[in-house]
Amino acid sequence: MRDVAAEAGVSFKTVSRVVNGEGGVSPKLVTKVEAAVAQLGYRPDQRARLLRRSISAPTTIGFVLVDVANIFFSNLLRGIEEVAMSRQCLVLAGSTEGVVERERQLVETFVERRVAGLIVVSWGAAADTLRSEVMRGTPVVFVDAEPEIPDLDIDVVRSDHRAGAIAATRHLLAHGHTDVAYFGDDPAIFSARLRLAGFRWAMADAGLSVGSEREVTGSHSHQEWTDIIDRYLASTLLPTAIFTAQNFVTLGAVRALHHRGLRDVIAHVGFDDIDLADAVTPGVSLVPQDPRDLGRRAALQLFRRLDGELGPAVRQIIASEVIARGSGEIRATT
Amino acid sequence: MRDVAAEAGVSFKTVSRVVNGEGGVSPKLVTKVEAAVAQLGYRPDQRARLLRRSISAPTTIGFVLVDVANIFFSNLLRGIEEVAMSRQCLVLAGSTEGVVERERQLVETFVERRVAGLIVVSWGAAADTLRSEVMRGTPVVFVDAEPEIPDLDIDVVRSDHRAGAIAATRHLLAHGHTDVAYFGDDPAIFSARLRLAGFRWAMADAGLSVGSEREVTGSHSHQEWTDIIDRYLASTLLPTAIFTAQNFVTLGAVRALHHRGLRDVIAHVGFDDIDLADAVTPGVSLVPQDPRDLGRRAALQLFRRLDGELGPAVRQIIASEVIARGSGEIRATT
DNA sequence: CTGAAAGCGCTTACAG
DNA sequence: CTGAAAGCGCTTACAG
Repeated sequence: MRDVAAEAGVSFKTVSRVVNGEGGVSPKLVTKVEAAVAQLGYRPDQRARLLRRSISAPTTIGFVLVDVANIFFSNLLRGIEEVAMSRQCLVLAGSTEGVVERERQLVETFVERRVAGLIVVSWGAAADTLRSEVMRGTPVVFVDAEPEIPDLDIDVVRSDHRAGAIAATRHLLAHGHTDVAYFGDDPAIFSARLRLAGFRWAMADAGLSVGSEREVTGSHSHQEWTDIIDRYLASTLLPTAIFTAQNFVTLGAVRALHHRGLRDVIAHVGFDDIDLADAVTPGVSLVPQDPRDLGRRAALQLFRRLDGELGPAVRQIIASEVIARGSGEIRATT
Repeated sequence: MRDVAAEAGVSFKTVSRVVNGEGGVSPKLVTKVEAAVAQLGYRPDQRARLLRRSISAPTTIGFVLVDVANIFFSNLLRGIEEVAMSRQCLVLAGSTEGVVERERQLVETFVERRVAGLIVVSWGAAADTLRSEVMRGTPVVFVDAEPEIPDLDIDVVRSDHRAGAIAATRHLLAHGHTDVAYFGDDPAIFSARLRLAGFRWAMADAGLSVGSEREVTGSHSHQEWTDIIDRYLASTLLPTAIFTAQNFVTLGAVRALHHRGLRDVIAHVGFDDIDLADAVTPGVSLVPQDPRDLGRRAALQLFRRLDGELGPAVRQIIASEVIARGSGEIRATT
């Protein structure tokens, strides 16, 4: 800015005025300054600018997610970005990779950058930091997961994991199955816990008991899930139906069922959408989520708070139903 | 910081020392300050900190991409993030959605935030801004695309789009096909242009001519591609093989081939990996890319420059071969 | 071991 | 219409 002022032969205050289009500057000087700006390739330093500015429109929001490479989270990010962009706001995103400690680190890093607001797929690991930030007035929205944090009431946007799992399980029961196996993420994960709970509830509600060998959980890539389910299907006493509670698990199951030649034998319903669900044979029946929409909703809620909306925390729990495509409608063979 | 100093009853310089772990502070004061920090939930403002700091480790890099919701770009981002994280660096990412003008906007916004470096999937739209930034010493790496910008020599990391397309086309030719249709992204896109060029070259090299009705291009979602290819397959004079030059196009083609009952009739090779490529029947033969690896390479190259490495621009052009899974090995029926 | 001064690049009041 | 001063929240020299 100093250089530009020197180049244009004016005080740097005048440069500031031109750059900000404040007016009250003679056209002659404006031209001069603009020429200098262009020549030196000058771009104002937003950090310094925001440092001094008292009230400023939000310029950056932070998004803590688990893994951008997972299509669920990348669509969540896309939805958030879409809303943020329309408000001239950037999104700082960071993956925790499921490492609980990284959630706290990322939240702290974002806070130190003075993001205007935070959207977090939280395990509750950043509870203390989030609490002090919320006290200070930084809005926070939880998305996908809804950790219980004492003394902290936070807006949340998520799918109704439990109801979705119940719908999926009942869909299988309705087709005559009584021996259903569950494959899902580590129950330490909020959404996975609720989906497992939904599965158990629906089975119990139908008067069916579920052996522990019918619940396989853990956090794995879809390649790993392919192997795990493939081995499971090689064992004796096969279930007549399976419920896979997450997109990676569903991908693994489709591969394994195809590999074992059981795709027309064992019924299968998944949670989360996958590409080509309608192109494989049979089509994969599943309970879809719309992550992009969830992201949009979370961001809109965040901006509402940034715009000054007060009031108690808002919970948006989005329900979803089974889309029947074939795999979930295979009847039990008795 | 002022409040913390008051709370602890020391000068704010002492607080600064404690927060930065500079040492040379009596244990008694350290304890006091730490208590005050904890009580007030104080977090240093990185923006102010970086403003004053003369030499500082890179803290943020910017990544301009086309669409995070596309699995190719989200994996690119993941690879970049992985490397950035290991250097305590955050990634600001923004989607252009294919709008050329947004590339310039995003680059400028990032520059104004004083990102340490930039990784760009560029159309060349931000040429002027990039040039002045590079002059100023901000390292830039192009990934996936390699626009020609006069007077600007920039590091690039990308797949060998042309060679991959040639390999895919020849794979089909080797199975007896002479009538191959091409479906791909808008040739205004760098990678799409090179893939189309590769297809044409391979056909011409084999002495085959390609009618204009055998080249279908445009930027569409995979739902749209499904419809486009589905309609194409309903017309007369079907090709005996198709080459789909991008992941969305490949997804659309698989759906359309299945829908039309032509999946065992028309040979198909794609560019880019897709989920379930090995689970559909027949498996989808394709030329994979490893976007996460491309992202890692781009970020490593950027950090090398940030670490002070000089020298001419480095071009990493990654080759790839056809993975045969069935769809590409269907022989031409004469 | 601790503090008062100057400055990072800008903006927000105040004068002229 | 233009500029000299003070300050945003911090750090980097310099004193005591």
